[in-house]
Amino acid sequence: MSDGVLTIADRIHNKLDDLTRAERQLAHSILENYPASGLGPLAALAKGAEVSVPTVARMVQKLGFNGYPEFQAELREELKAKVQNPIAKHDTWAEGAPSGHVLNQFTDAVIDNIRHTLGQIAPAKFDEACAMVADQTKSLYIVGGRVTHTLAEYLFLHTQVIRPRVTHVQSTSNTWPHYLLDVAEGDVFVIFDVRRYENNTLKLAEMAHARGAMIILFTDQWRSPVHQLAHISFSSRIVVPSAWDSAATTMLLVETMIAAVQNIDWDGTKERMERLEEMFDQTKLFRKFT
Amino acid sequence: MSDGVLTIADRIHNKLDDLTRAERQLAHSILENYPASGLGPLAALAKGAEVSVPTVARMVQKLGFNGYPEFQAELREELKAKVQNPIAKHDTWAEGAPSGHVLNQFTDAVIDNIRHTLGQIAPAKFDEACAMVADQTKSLYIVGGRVTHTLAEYLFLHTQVIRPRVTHVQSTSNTWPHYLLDVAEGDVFVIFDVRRYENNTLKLAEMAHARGAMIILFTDQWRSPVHQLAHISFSSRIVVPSAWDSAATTMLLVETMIAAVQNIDWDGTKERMERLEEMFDQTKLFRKFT
DNA sequence: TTCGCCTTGTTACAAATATAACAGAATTTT
DNA sequence: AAAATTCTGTTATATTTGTAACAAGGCGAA
Repeated sequence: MSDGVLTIADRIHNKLDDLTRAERQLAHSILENYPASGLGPLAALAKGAEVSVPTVARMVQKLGFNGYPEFQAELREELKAKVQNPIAKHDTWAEGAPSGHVLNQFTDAVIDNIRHTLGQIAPAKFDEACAMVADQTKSLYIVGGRVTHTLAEYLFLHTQVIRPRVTHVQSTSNTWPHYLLDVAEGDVFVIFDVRRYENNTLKLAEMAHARGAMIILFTDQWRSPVHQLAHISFSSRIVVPSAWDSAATTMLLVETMIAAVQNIDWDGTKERMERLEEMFDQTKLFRKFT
Repeated sequence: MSDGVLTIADRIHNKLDDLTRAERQLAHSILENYPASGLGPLAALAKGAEVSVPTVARMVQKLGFNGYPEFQAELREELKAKVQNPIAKHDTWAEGAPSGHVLNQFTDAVIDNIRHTLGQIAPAKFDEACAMVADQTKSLYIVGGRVTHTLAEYLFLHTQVIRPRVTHVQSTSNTWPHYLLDVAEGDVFVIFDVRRYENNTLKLAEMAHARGAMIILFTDQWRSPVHQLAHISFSSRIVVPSAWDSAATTMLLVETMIAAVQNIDWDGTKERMERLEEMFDQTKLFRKFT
């Protein structure tokens, strides 16, 4: 909506009385399935409305555009703005912060990333991945790289509570080959690999793959080379106004996965959590109150 | 939608592996603001994706269309169908997921958390905290707990690139008192403490405070007891439909802080990053391309 | 009924847009 | 390390698409 807040549909409505018979016919045709019809070629629009080509051209000028292409361009802008989620719209997040403040810029970017990422995930694949992670008949290996090991660690920390036979492998350490000794056919690897993709991680993935392990990959929009070996891949958008990439979206996916996995065998999870609590009580690690 | 049930976005996704570098770049650009960008002229799309005009033409053919106009026509059909079908409304994040799916529930909760959290942060305080973290005349200590050490680690990893004199202290380890030996008046502590608040972390904070250090605290909405000692506190909302709390919002804050801090002395940051790159090159840790 | 104006459509032209052919660059294979 | 293949971009051509000019048709007023 380049000028003002009026959509083109609004403008057509306002002008409706000033239009001639053929033009009105056209106007209704445009509004009929808005905005799709207006985005096609002029001739098609004319034909659809059963008016002549110049009628379209003239009406577009009456609406204040310099030509049909300009009209289309604004329609596209409108569409773009519309598709972008209402939440991402310029609510300023931190009240009182100038909208150019890092807090706002960054948050906008992350919300945007989340939206794009979630839009590309097939729920069925996600469920399948969760089932694999929950499968206690197989061993589970979690692999992170230089930066992503924090995410891997986070997933490890929680899956460890949920189920036995979980191992955290750091591909940056050169001790990782030891961990692969016990890998059996059908074991599950959750691998994190985002830019800059690490050679170690790829090698590890190849070995795991060669031994018949199943790979679930968390990567970015450009996709780590590991994805060719992976059974299931999830790619997050990670671009933010910073010299580094954002891990927030991937973190969200990981947390969601944890939530889903804990529910698959909730009784078992609950029982394990209670036992863990008991042990915590004995170590007096946590405060009892507040 | 016109043939079969596959949207063009789906088709692009399926083909993604068969595409070349430039084509993949283009594909992402199309999905970026879909479908608006695909409805403009071919040249504009090419320019937006920073590829050449024929690359677009070729990819469109790979997707199985007889030409760009045909591709556009189908996009419009899709749009038409989508607008007519109220169920296709954009309130569901992961399209095709029943709205009760974990992916949607969890994401909704996190977005909500972000809104609440950001709404309560005073930008001035945030800037002040960033300045403290950036101040290279003081030593910086980063402290995490059992779960939050992943966040602490993440912050550490990046601040370490930005500036010297950064230390990561794990309060869960019993070696932490050693780290406090060198603490001087005015040194800065960034402490993470969320439910369940840890005794170790509180003790550590007390000692740091006694030595005249400044404390920046990342906690949750109920606030860790450390906040009474803290110079600046940030409380995140962390409730999600899961047995555990969410770290995603706090992660967002941490990343924003990293972005802000790197800008305070950008020249210095850049220089350090370049040196790091050189060292990476020598270790061949990362893949050179893609 | 006839004149004049407004509206609409047909035709012709100009501009833009998409496709095809080619050549250089990059990547992979031998 | 060289050759072959694949990929990518530049240039040129053909087609489509939009616009302008013009002519025919319709409608109201005298």
